[in-house]
Amino acid sequence: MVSDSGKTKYYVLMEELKKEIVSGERKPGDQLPSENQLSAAFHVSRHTVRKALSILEQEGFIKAEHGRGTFVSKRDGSKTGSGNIAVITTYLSDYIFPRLIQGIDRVLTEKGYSIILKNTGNSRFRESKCLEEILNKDVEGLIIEPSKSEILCRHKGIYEKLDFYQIPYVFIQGYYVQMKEKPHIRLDDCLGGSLVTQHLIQLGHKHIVGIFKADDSQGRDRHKGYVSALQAAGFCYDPDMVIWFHTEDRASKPSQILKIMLEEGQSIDGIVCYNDQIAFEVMNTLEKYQLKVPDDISVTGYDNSVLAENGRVKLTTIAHPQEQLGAMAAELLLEKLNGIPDEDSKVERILKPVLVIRDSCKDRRLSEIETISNSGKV
Amino acid sequence: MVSDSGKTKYYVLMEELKKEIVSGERKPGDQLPSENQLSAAFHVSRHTVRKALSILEQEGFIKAEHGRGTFVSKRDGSKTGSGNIAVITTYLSDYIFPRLIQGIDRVLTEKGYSIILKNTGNSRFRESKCLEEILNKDVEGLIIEPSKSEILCRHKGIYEKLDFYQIPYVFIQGYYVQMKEKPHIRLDDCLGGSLVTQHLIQLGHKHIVGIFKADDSQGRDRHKGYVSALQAAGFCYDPDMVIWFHTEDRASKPSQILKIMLEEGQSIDGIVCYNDQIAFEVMNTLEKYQLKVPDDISVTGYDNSVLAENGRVKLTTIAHPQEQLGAMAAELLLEKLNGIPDEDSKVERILKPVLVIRDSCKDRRLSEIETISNSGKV
DNA sequence: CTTGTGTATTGGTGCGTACAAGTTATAAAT
DNA sequence: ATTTATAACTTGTACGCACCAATACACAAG
Repeated sequence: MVSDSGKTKYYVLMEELKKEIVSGERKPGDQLPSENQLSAAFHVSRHTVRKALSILEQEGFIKAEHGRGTFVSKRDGSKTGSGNIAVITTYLSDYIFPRLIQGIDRVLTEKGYSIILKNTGNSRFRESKCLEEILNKDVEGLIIEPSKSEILCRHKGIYEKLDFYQIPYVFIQGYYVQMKEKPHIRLDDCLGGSLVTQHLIQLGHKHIVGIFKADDSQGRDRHKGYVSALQAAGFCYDPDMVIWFHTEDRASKPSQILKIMLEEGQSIDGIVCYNDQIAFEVMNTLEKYQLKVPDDISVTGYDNSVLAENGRVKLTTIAHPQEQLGAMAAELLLEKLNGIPDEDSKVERILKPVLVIRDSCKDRRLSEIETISNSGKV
Repeated sequence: MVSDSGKTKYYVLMEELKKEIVSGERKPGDQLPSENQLSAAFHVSRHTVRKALSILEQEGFIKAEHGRGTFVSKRDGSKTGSGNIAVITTYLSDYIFPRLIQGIDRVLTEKGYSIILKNTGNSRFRESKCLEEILNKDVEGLIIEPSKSEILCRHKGIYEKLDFYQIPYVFIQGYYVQMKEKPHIRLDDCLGGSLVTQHLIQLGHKHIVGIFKADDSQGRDRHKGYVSALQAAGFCYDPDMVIWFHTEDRASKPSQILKIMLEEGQSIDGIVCYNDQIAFEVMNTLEKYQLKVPDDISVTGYDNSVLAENGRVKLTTIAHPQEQLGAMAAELLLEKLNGIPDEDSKVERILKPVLVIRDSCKDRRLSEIETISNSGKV
């Protein structure tokens, strides 16, 4: 009989019971119906029931006791005390990752935890593999930077398992929209995008191009801020002034589209870039067209990386306090580990970005009074 | 029937088969008798055979394949491996650390290992604490960047403990002189120091200052190279032209001493720096004295960091293949984990540094022929 | 030579039965 | 009131049978 749903009977029963346990319908310590009762209820033989239960027992969801009954396992706060926290990032780049780890490490090391490092290469397949590995190890908590956070999260099952085992996890940078209610810490990218755009507007820029990443929540949010700043200033939002790129074409697409815009004679006096890396690529492209930054075109970055401070043109950018962000994530995780419920949490979840003004934007308000030239700090 | 030996039938059968596998009677890959054959041979029902086999399969001793048969697993059932490798670094800086981790991660993740990250803040007290923690965890191997490798290693006892527990470890970057014979992977810093100095000499520099770190083996080795290059060119080594600094005063001392030298009117036309960071600090100091790089004074770095490539003055420096260094360390550790003795090792232990010529050194051989100006690549 | 086809063999699923061996509540005996 | 025996549960072991699904192999057809 394979009628039920293409699966075997014991598998269907096993999944049903697992669902009831994970959902909380059956709480830890609860007694399951006896094998004979399940056998009658599901119209299967006792042997089939036993097969289903054996799988659940093997996976640790239930515990059968001879003569007494079968019970839902309780993952009580016995504190396995491995002292290991897994940190899953997208890339181990030298761009922002080190400072993030620094912050996490500073907080966790102090409390005697160790960090297990994993990276996904922004591939969700590898993320799911990482998570499975984590489940097999003795890990007390997770900090996860989601892969391509804008794309649907298909391996929700693994996060359910984390919930069941009461392994707390905290998202950083982005988050999956389906898991909005889960704890996450991020920069207010909407405000950040707004800040740089506002800055350019206040300096008298009229034609501001935006370059954003399409496949993560940061890109979307920075774009939102860009749009709202334009509209708040009375400008009309023009989608043709925005360049979207993806992880895969990040090295080529922004420059390509920008070249086309320049060659078409599009009038541009400012460019808001997704991050500092893009900003430097943009500046290299502009250089080829004999356009000087900031004299001909202003450029803003995002992240305040080492490049921004030390590059040929010192970049006006958004300070992205990665170290603090990592520390906050670690503190939030510590709260979870100590069983502090979300409502009593004292850890801030959203970081306010700060505008760092350097030399890559020029004041174009020639007609106005000079003395207010550098007071554009919001 | 509990006559056999007090145990259940399936348990007896399971133990018998397990014994045959562990003893080597049944080798990995061997096919077991079919369930029906076992059923007949042991005079038990097929159900009982299946129960016995299921336990062995769960424990990883055998693997059943639908339609083909049941086979002895290739990996023996011991499976001690936690799959954790600890990486202990000095700092989690965004300077060279990320690429190092990348290399280590690339090699180890492929083999199914996870990285536990620790940092010592270049403090030997914290290093010893780290090592003790590691001993309490389930770690299969270590990669260690020693703290202040030039100073006597007082906690040798901990390394002896590692030896006792047969936990292999590999040093990177530096090494403790008392443990020279232990496996370590590093850049040939002596050659590196020689290369930059040679480069400056070939470009006609006569008064070359050296700035080195005193408390690690890299600093000492780079200084050695600096001295040997000078002497090979017939210059006399002048200790007063060398600035030594320590971890604690790295931010201030090099600039301070340099200022004194400048104000005393010391004639300087080139500066060999311990690394890129120092080089940039030096350039900032020179700027205050209206000295231009490279026109007035040439400066070389070390490490080829992102700064070197993107800074205001593109830095002539030594390419420090951190990613490769990390990968090599990981491969050496894998050799140890697989029990390959040092004599059979195929992993290279010393990386050859490469000079990267950019814009921070000027050819001062005014009297010589111009056409050979940029052929100074050793 | 390749390709398909049938058959035997293998493990996988599912049902039925029976009894063994623990646990617990209850009733009877002390 | 305490102890003890018993009945009524529970899970665990063991056997039997029937059929399904994947694989391997021999053999015939193209």
